[in-house]
Order: sequence, then structure tokens, then C-alpha cells
Amino acid sequence: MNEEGGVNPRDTKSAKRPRDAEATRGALLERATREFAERGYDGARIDEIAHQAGINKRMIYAYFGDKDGLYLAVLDACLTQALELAREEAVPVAAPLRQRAEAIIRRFFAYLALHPDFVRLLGWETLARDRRGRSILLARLETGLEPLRAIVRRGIREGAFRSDLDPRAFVLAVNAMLLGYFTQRHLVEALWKTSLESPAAGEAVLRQFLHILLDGIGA
Amino acid sequence: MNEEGGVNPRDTKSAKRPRDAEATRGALLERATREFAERGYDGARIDEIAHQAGINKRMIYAYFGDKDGLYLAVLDACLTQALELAREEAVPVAAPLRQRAEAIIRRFFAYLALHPDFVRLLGWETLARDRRGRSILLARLETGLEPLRAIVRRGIREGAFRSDLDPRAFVLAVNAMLLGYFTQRHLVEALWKTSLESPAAGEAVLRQFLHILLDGIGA
Amino acid sequence: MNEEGGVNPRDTKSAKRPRDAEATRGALLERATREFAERGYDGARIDEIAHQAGINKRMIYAYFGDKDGLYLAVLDACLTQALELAREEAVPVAAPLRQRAEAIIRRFFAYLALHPDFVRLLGWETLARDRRGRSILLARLETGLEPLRAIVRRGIREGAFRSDLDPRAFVLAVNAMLLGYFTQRHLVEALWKTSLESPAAGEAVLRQFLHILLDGIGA
Amino acid sequence: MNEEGGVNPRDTKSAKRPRDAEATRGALLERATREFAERGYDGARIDEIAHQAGINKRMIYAYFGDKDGLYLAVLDACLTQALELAREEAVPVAAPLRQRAEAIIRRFFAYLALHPDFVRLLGWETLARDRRGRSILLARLETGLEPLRAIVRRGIREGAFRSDLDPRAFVLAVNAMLLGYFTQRHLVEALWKTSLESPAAGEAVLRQFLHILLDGIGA
DNA sequence: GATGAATGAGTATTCATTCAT
DNA sequence: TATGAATGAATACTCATTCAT
Repeated sequence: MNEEGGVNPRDTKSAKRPRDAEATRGALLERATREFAERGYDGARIDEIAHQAGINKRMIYAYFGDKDGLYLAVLDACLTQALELAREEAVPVAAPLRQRAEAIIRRFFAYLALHPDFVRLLGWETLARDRRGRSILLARLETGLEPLRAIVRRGIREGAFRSDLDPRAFVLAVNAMLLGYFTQRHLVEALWKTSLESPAAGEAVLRQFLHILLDGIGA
Repeated sequence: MNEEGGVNPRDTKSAKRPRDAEATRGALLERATREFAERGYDGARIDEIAHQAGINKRMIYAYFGDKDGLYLAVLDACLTQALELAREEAVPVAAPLRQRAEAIIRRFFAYLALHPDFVRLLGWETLARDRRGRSILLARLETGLEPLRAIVRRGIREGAFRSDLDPRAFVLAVNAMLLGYFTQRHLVEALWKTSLESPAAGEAVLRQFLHILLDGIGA
Repeated sequence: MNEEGGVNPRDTKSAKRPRDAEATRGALLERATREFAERGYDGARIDEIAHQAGINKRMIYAYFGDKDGLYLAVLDACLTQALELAREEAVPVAAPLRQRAEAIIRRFFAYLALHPDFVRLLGWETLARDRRGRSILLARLETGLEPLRAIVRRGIREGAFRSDLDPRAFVLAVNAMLLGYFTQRHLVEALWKTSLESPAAGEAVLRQFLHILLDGIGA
Repeated sequence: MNEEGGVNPRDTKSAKRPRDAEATRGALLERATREFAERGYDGARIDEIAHQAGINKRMIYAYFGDKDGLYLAVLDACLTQALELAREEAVPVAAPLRQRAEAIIRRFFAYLALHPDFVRLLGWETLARDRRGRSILLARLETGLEPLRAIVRRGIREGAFRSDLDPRAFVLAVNAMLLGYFTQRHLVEALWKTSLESPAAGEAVLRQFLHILLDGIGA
């Protein structure tokens, strides 16, 4: 989300920013995403966001109204981007259901691994008492989780999965496990005394997760 | 909880609050737990905590030094209480390993269900950029997760569980799934349009989780 | 008022607003009058004035220099317009003096009733600590009050009015009473629980005022 | 209202202010009265008020909530003080009605002359678009104006005053004239090129007003 | 002549923390 | 031990004004 730096022809900082509303808005949004993800709503500072973006604080109010508006815009943009993932098929429709479920989980895992800001943003939002972005969140979740749920539902009907499995519960379990994992990842690293950032390390964890989720732990 | 005043023989004239250091400290800690759990470190207000506890806010500084000290005390108390759980066996040591693993997961689930403050506190702490309670957390986690890990390890050795299962990963998966679930529970309720507070509802979800974790989803 | 655009032959491509300096200036002045009258100098907002006038706020600076200049222009325009009233005779010069005095007061009352913006503008200006428009105001007042004062002066000389009457004081009394009344009118309406906007209601009040001013209250 | 300086044993400034809530509140209120009277709600600055009072700005929020609360407290205190005037008789009840009416007007005039802050505060409040203190004002006005109105009413019944006189209108006229005069006084001084501050000058104006109000201007 | 973007100095308000009793 | 008063450094938000086109 905010990992590409250097591709952009316009220096993110210091360089004289032209009177380009869209660029300004974008820079603000990008920086705000970072700050909100890093520190949460209460911890983020308008001043800091503006300063980091190299843009006058006043513009935040011009473009987003207030801190709340900025936060909502950030959340919305993040969720929108994430949802584009869910729209496209992960694997040929013809593939076996189990394989398709696995592909979706894999893709979800990969997305979360690549977008720590998204993970943290969701984390803060989930904990927030006054659910600023609740409605946005709910609507997007509903849509985003549907594909996997649909596959599980069909899998049950077609006998690929256990008949006493609740599709909703499975989707929930996947969601909770993956999000929970990425949220706690730095703790896990401290506990395991390894870095989990490398693709290989991630793949290892993911494989364990998939095995547990899909096959259980029995011998 | 902190309304009995007058029993104390030391009352001279103000008679309002007993000069009972332990009670004052306790009331403060209790209220602080609520506030930090509810709003996170940045969102919690010293004034509010003192006011809710009905105790002068100066006492917070007398007993805990500063906001940070209070937070740490809260976190410590919460984790300590939670850990007492892990110390005692959940089920006869003689029981089959799978049953013992299930018992531990069940007890963990039940504990989280009963202690939303604990869940939220962990949530905020996990996200917090400046990891105030990190060392406390790590030490406690290490201890707390050991029993389940030990059982899994033994289960693998004894052939009860798959040999390619990583005990650490399994413990992590359980942890992430359960914590993730309870953190998101209100979202799930909105999504499912049901309340999950009743023991029955919780039991249903837990059973699905156990089935998935222990048996996988295959037919 | 400023919606006709397109008639102007100079339109090249934007076509939005005719490049008519006088019209732009006028629209700005009109809107500014409203805002300053409504909220006073400190309460009025440059942004709001420009927005209400549908004109870019940069133009305010182009035409009037700054907020102060705009305010002065508003005040000047208002006072100029009001003074045109004083120039023309209200009643045949041949009429009895008392009748001429009454006619002037009547006309003043009618003007104030019709121009609440003027009343309020004077009110704010009178209270303002930094007397921006003081010199303008003084010059105009001097001129504007002269006709009535002259009549009273002559009336005293000719025995139509009391010899111990101070013409300046009388003019002041009339001025204070009328301005005071219109400034407070909304309060009076609340107090009396009637609307005083209708010509009839105004006339009733005016008649009382005239009677008091000219005849006193004695039986 | 805030004219006595030096009588107070506690230095208004610089001297170490003791932890005396009432004194602090009072100093804040006094200073706020000055500032609101001088500059109006929009022009007054919280920072300036606190600074002038030599008290930390925070206390304003502790005692009055916000700027609005401070303003309302100021208005309320001013009106309350002013109303105490209306409660006591100005002149023996046995005195002739005309004399009693005159006494009330005289006392009102004297009060306004002595309390320019009160005059200006009323002025700003009257003009204010969002009528912050409207209800306070109305209630107090109703009470404050009653005595004079009662006397006029009785005077009409008893034949002392003209039967076509509307008591409400008379009270209004007096009110408007006096308030209008004091609000504009500095303008009048510039126009007349005299100071009107001396008791003698005030008395001269007042006498003219009384003559006009009670006797009219006819020869 | 006209516009939309941008800015610096304010402006009300809040917060953790300390002082005096 | 306990309290109410007080404070300085933030913190979100606003305003008149100027720049670049």
C-alpha cells in the first residue's frame, strides 16, 4: 500500500510540491495510513501526519474535514483496495474445492503479509470503542468473506467437507487465525527467537496453518 | 466496592474514605483495568479513572508513579491472574493426550469468554507501537503456553498427533484463532446477526473450532 | 442577482462568470454587508462572504485590499446611502416646524425599519474597540443629523419649542431612542410576545415615540 | 463592577495567588467581564483573559466549562448585580408618581454611567446572532423593567399621565434612549467635542432627557 | 480578471502531572 | 494518607492571506 517508493517521479518530501490537489490528497492519505496503522486513532497526530507528508496541516481539513474524516478515508481506501483481491478468482473454477479453498486462504495470507498497515488498521478499528468505521467495515467484510464461504458451502453439499461443518464458523476461524497471527507476529518472533518476515518462514507457518485447518492434527 | 467507610477506627472528621492503602490501590487498579481495556493506553484518561474509582487522582501518582506505571500494573495483574489458570491441570494427567489438549483449549476459551477486559488489554498491547509491557507479556506468554505445547510435543512423540506438526505452530494457531475470535466477536455478531454471549452460543462456536483444529474439515 | 452570465461577449471558454469588475465588486459588497451586519467584524468570515457571493475569495483582496478594507467599504456604502435621505426635504419647507421635525423622525424611523443591516452595522461599529470606521462615521453623522438639529434650533428661536431645550440633546435623544429600539427589537418582540414587523405595529410604536418625544407624558 | 482597585487586599497581578478557588474564579470572572465587554464574544480571547487574570488558562475550563460557559457566567453575574437595583425602592412609596418615575430613570442612568462594562455587554449580546444568553436576558429584563412599568400604569389610572400612553412603550422608550445613549457616548463626545464623563456633564444630559421624556419639547 | 491550492500564525480545548495543605 | 487547586506542553482545528496558473 505504501511500500513503493522511488517509482514515483515526485519526491515524497522536500521537493517543491506542485499545486496538484490529487497528489496532495494522496500524499496525505498515504502518510495518514501509516500513522493510524502505527499508533491508532488516539495515538496518531494530525501535526505529525501533515509534517511527514510535507504538506500544510490546513489541507487535511480542506480535504477530509477533520481527523475523523481522514481516518474514515484511510479505512475506506484500505478496505477498498483489499477487496479487489476477493473479486478475482484465485484459482481456476474447475479446480477441486479443497484446492480452491486453500488458494483463497493462501492469497489472504499473502496479502496480510504484504500489508502490515492493513492488519494493524483493522486491529485498532476492531478494538475502538466508538466504532467510527463500523458500517464501512461490516459492508466490506460481508463481501470479502463470501467467496470462501461459498466454496465451503458447496464443498459440504458435494461431500468434499464434513457435513457438520458450519461454513460461517470456518470462515471465521480462518479469519481469526490469520488476522490474529499477523497482529501478534512480532510477539511470536520474540517468543520463537526467529524472524518470520522472509517468504520462506511465512510459507512454513502458512503450511502448518493450512494443514491444521484443512486436515486437523490427528495422526 | 469502595463505599464502606466509617468502619475504619482512624476516622477523625472527614470520614469519607478509609485510609486503607490496599483498598484504594485496588479500586484504582480495577477502574484502570476497565478504562485501559475499553479505550487503550492513549484513549484512557487519568482523570476519568480516578473519578470512576471515586479517588483523588493524586493517589494514582502516589501508588503507581505515572500513567505508564499504572498501565504496567494493570497489565501485570491481568496476566498474573490469567496465568494461575495455566498452572493447574485441566484434566487428569492420566487422560488421553487429545482429550487433555481439548481440555486446555476449552479452558482458555472459557477464560477469554469470561474476561473481555483481558482480551482487549492484550489487543491494545499487541498493537501498541511503544511496547510498554512487552517484557512482562513475553515472560508470561512463555509460561502460559507451555502446558499445551508440552502435550502436543508428547502427542507427536507418542504417535497421537501427526509427525509433521510443529508444536509451536499449533499453539500459535490456537492462540491466534481464539484471541482473534474474541477480539472480533462484536463484529461477528453484527455479521451473523446473532448474539454470541450465551454459553450455548459460545459452546457451539467452540465445538466448531475444536473440530477444525483437531480434526480438520475433510469429510 | 449575479446569475446572468453568458450575455457578456468576452466569454472565451470558462463562461462561468462575466468578467465584469463592477458586478463582481457589487456582489461581494452586498454579501459582505449581510455578513458584517449579521455577525460583526470579528464574527464575519472572508471565506463565507466569497462563497455566498459565488466569487473567488481572492477577488476580495484584489478589490478591497483586506478584511479591513472590505469592512470600511461596506460601512461607507451603507452610510452614503443612508445620507441621501437626509439631503432631501421630508416635507414642504413651508410647513410648521413641529410638523417638519415629526416628518424627519418618521422618515428616519421608516428607514431603520427597512434597513436592519444598517442598524446592526451601526451597532457593531459603535461597540467595536478598534474604531475602524470612526472617522467615516463621524463625518456622516454630523451631516446626517444636521437637518433635524437645524429645525429644532429654529423652533427654539421662533418660540415653537421650549427655550431650555438643547437642540443637540434632542437630536441625540431621538437618535438613541430610535437606534436603541431597532437594535433591541427582537428582544422587545420576545418580551411583548408580538411581532413588530408589520407596518401597523411599527406605526403604533412610532406614534408612541413621537408623542413621548414631542409632547411628554403628562396628562 | 470592576472599578474598585486597591481596596482589594490581594494584588490583582504578580502576587503569588493562594489556592483559593473562590478568589481564582472571581478574578477570572472579573477579567472575562472586561474582555467580553471590550471586544465582544468573538473578539475576546481565552488566552488573554487568563493571562490578564494571572491565572492558568486551564482553570477557565475547570470552572466554566468552555468559552460559552464563561460568557454566560459573566452575563449572568452582570445582570444579577444590575437587578438588585430594581428591587429596592428609589424613592419613598408615598412620593408623587411622576417623581417616582423620575427617580427610577435617574437611578438607571446613574447605574449605566457607572458600569460601562454592563452597557457594552448588553450591546454585544443584543447584536449576537446566536443568542447565547437570550433566556437569561429575557427573564432579567422582565423583572427589571417591571417597577417603572407599574408606576406608569398606575399613573395612567390615577390620571397623572396621559391616558393614551402605552406603559410598555414608555418603558421601552426609556430603555432604548438610555442604553442607546451610553452605547454611543464616545461618538457623542466626538461629535460635541466635549467629555461627558463628569457627573455634571452627565447630569446635564440626563436633565434634558428627563425633560423630553416627561414633558415633551413643546413650549 | 479570475481561480484553486497552499500557508503561518493563531484559538479553543485537553492532558498528564505537581503544588500546597 | 488524602485532597483540591494549579500548570505547561500539547492537540485538533480555524482564519486571513498569498502563490501559481
